[in-house]
Amino acid sequence: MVMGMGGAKKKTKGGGTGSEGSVKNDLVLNNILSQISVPSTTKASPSSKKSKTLSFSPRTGPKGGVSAPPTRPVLPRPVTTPTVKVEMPLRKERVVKEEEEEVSTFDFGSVHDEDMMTTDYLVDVPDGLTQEFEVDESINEEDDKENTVEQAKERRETVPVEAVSVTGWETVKEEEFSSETTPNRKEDLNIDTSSLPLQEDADGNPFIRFYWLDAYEDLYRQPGVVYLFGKIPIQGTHVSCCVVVQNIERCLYFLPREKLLSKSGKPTDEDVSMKDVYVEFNESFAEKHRIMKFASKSVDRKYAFHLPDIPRDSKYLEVRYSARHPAPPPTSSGLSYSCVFGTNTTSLERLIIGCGLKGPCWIDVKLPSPSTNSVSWCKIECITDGLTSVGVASEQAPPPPLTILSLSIKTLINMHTKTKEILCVSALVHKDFSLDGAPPTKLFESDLCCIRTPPDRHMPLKVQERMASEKNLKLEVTSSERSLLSFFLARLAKIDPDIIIGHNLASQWLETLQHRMFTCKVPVWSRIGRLRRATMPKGKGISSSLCCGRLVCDVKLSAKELIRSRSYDLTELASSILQLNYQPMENEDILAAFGSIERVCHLIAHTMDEALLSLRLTRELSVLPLAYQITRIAGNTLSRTLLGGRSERNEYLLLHAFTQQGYLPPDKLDSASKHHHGNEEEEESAPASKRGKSSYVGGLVLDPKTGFYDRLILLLDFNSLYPSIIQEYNICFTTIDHAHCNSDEDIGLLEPPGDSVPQGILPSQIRVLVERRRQVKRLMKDPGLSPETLQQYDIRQKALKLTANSMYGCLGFSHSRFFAKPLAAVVTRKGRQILEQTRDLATKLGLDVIYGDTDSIMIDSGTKDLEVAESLAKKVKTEVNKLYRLLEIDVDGIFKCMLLLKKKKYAAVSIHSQNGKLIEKRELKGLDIVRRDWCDLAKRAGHYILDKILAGHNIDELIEEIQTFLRQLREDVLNSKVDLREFVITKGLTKMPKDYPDKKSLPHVQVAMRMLSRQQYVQPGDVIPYVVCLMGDDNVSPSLRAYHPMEVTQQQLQVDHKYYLQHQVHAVVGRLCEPIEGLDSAHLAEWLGLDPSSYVQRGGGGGGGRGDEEEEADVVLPQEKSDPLCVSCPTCDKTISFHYTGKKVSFVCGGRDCHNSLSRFYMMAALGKALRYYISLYYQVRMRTYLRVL
DNA sequence: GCCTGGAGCGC
DNA sequence: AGGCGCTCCAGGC
Repeated sequence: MVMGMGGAKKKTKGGGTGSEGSVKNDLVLNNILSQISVPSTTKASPSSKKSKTLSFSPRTGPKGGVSAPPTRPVLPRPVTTPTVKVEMPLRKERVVKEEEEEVSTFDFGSVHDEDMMTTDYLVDVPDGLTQEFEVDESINEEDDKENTVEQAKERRETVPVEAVSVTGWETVKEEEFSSETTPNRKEDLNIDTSSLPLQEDADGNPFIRFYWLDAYEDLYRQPGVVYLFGKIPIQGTHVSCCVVVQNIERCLYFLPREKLLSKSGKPTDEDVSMKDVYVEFNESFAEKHRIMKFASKSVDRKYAFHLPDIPRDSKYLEVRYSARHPAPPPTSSGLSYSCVFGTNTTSLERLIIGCGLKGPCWIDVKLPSPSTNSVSWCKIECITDGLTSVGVASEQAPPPPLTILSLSIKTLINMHTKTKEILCVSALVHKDFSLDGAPPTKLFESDLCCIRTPPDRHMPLKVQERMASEKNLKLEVTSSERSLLSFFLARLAKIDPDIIIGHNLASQWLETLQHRMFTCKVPVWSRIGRLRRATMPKGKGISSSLCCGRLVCDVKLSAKELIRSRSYDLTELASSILQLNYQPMENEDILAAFGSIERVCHLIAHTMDEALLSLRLTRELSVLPLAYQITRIAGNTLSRTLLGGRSERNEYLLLHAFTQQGYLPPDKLDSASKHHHGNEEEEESAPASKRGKSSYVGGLVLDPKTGFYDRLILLLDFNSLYPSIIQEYNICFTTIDHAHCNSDEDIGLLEPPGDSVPQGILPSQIRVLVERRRQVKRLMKDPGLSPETLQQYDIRQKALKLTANSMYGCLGFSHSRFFAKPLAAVVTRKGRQILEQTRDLATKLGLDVIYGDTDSIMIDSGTKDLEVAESLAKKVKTEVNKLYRLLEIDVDGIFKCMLLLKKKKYAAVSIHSQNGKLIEKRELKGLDIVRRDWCDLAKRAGHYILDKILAGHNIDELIEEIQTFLRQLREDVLNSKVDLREFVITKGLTKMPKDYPDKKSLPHVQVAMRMLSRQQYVQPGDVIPYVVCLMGDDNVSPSLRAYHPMEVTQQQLQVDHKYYLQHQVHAVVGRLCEPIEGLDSAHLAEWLGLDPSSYVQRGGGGGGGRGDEEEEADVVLPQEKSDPLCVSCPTCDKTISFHYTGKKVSFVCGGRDCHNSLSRFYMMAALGKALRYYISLYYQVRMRTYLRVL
């Protein structure tokens, strides 16, 4: 679809070919024009040609009473909307007049900018709307310019042939919109938002029902006030809504002492009554802080957490008073009470827990009153009082459609100030996104883009026309960063997105935006969120508050949580998830772009592409539906779920559960009270928070019987071991007395409760999660399900599983509010016992357990017969499962062959039948070749060799192939036939480079520091690529010779080939080949052209440097008295014995009708097994002798 | 040779 | 802003 941006001809209403394009574009324009429509205060559409031509007065705002019609037709037009006649003549007139398009393109920026300047003084005007109005005015003018006759002509002449890339947003646009009819434009309707859409309950009391999405509170400025943001249905559509819940009281719980203390602090004989507590609070604390009004009552509460000496059940004095007054210190006590709970519970938490809000849902707000002066940018706004006026709606309709906006920003370094300034902003918008429905068929419905002219540069002529004609994009060009930001904010405000999506949004771009809005003194910056604010939030965690009311979805953060990837930059994610090629633009490219129109267009298209990639990734990873499900399960806020962090989700799930059961949850301790908490002895929690050292024992890893196996290996593992253990043994805060458990010995003695103890809250919560998941999985079996529904279910079951599995981790997390090391330690101890039991049982069944890790065991079946192996696995499964009530082991797979190198390092080929066919799948765990810190060259070599080993070929053939391969590899490397990319090593940064104590020895830190000096963003968590190069002295540490691939290219550096052959290829290959006889380190080194003598395995020629080539040299073995090597033939099962003769033996089965030739691997494995047996026998004898001597 | 950081895996 | 267990590489002594 080649379509201009609303040429003059297309504007004529009845005019001939009113194609979709023109309709769409007109809508887009109208969209912009009607931006001025003001929420809540006015219904008028103040944008008008008239006001523009009449006056530039900034005061000519919505309140000026200038009510002019939109200049474009709106389709479709509902009856409810006042019908408006389109006034074209005015416009046309202007169009004709404005001929100097080239100049105007340039001029416009400055004019525009001046416009902005004139509004500067308006920054402090309370009603910030005037500014936007100005911005919008200029947009109007922009429209006009676009519609010159000249441009229209040019559009027809230009044929877009060049595509920026196959992934380009404009391609998607064409694909998805060419066949579409007019997009749904509900939001263009003029909605009357002057009154609240009230409903009445059974008693005739008014309430509003709205869907809450986000919440915000300002702890310091507005204690006791929570802003709820969401959407409300009104006149057939949904608009943004803000409910201000004010006067949320503090709620404290005082635990009365048994005996009153005297004033000197000594216990007396006097019993404490509730009245004593009341009086003490009233006379001391309330008096001191002039709390004139408070309510109190006696309540029953339970306690089961870390504080010692708190009764399980007790009466407390509940005291409520305004949050404007301070709370007592967390650890305070009085003469009549020993402690107080709830001192630092926030109003937001009180609201969420008190009202039982579990994630976004429909809520009813009783007795809402319209706000007198609006505090938010929402279309609808109201105020209500206290927790009692908010409740979850009894009927839960599906979530309303949401507006999502995918954002991409390009910056430029200002050479004078050395700071990054915003150059270009692009966004894609979808207005009908569903959190729990099918993913949208279209990726986006509209787009916007704004670019500014950098200082000392010129915007190429006709760039807007070019973008309009070729990419169907209405590009906004401004001359200053400030006007760009103003334009963007105005558009953002009009679109009013519920969710903003972007890559690196939370971790980088929002901060940049804030900084630039601040520096440029951009008015009404707070429109980036939904709360009207004068002062910008400070400090860290900007993202959560800057945009409050709009959810921030950072694709990078989400990807880190959901998938494992080499790195999480857009390039890598696009490639690994979407199979799309994307290359970032460097600073130099961006500045250089202003040399030609093509390059500017490319720059713009590139920015749009980034926005598209973020959008695609978000959809592909189901980020939003998954976050929604998790939030609904955990009962926290969606914005926090999107920011990542398992602990808080778990915290809210438990807060809901324990509070509902009448428990006082543990108070959140802040940093100040943490030090205060030093009741216990020196150690304890202090080292727990430190990295590195573990604070309790974890899972058991069985010693692997290493080697290559070409028989079937059984893999069995327990389903969700830790959640199951918590249920099986009823492990909970409420069932195990863990508060007095301070030392490791105490923990070691801790035991799960007996059967008589009722199920605790932790196990019951997990049970609920597991049962819900089982239900969902049952639903998924319905063959009639649509793929969309199936995917929704799948997301749901995934969320349930994730939540259940994260429960244990949070128990052991020292900063968690529900931290309970003793409980975590009991869980892992049970896990270790279970694994040992399982191993012992398998051994008793006569099976050979070769490995096991935490919740799994691997068994060498000793056969190649799949049926035999399967029945064996089943047998083990049945026997193990007899031992437990809930706990369940399952056959997770059968391996055709396996190379077991070390603990947590193995490769295997799994087989399973599918539709009657045997499917083979390779599984690699922990090997160097699955790690990101080895270069592709080494990994390629490793893969090749692993392929050959797993193929199970003849050993001689194997050696031959590997030798040839390595020699060739060496040739290629030395002759520079290997691509630079294959030399790139990547390592993650855990902190800022300057914070490393020994930066010199860490190559990636060295590179990162140079990146920083080039103004490139580097943050902890980023993955730094580097190549080791030759630089002068080879002896200097390789870490000092590490360079970013870009540096290598630009500075034409030479790769240190020897380093790669030696420290990368040889290291990787050597470890893989270690168990294979005939593939020792020295040989590999030789084939790689390295000095083999440095790789000779221990024991070699003891005499010294003599050549160690005596592999052929026969070792004299005692021929008589040696046992034969007994091997069972894998084919006929007959036992074959081989006696040592000193001569070569062919390993052929002598069985009747079986002349199976036994593979060398098989013999090696058998020999290894025999050797292990004899060695253990040897030590057993030694041990016995030793004991006898004692 | 032993020990300590750091990375990055497995579960 | 879940846990611990286990290789590996470098450096410093």
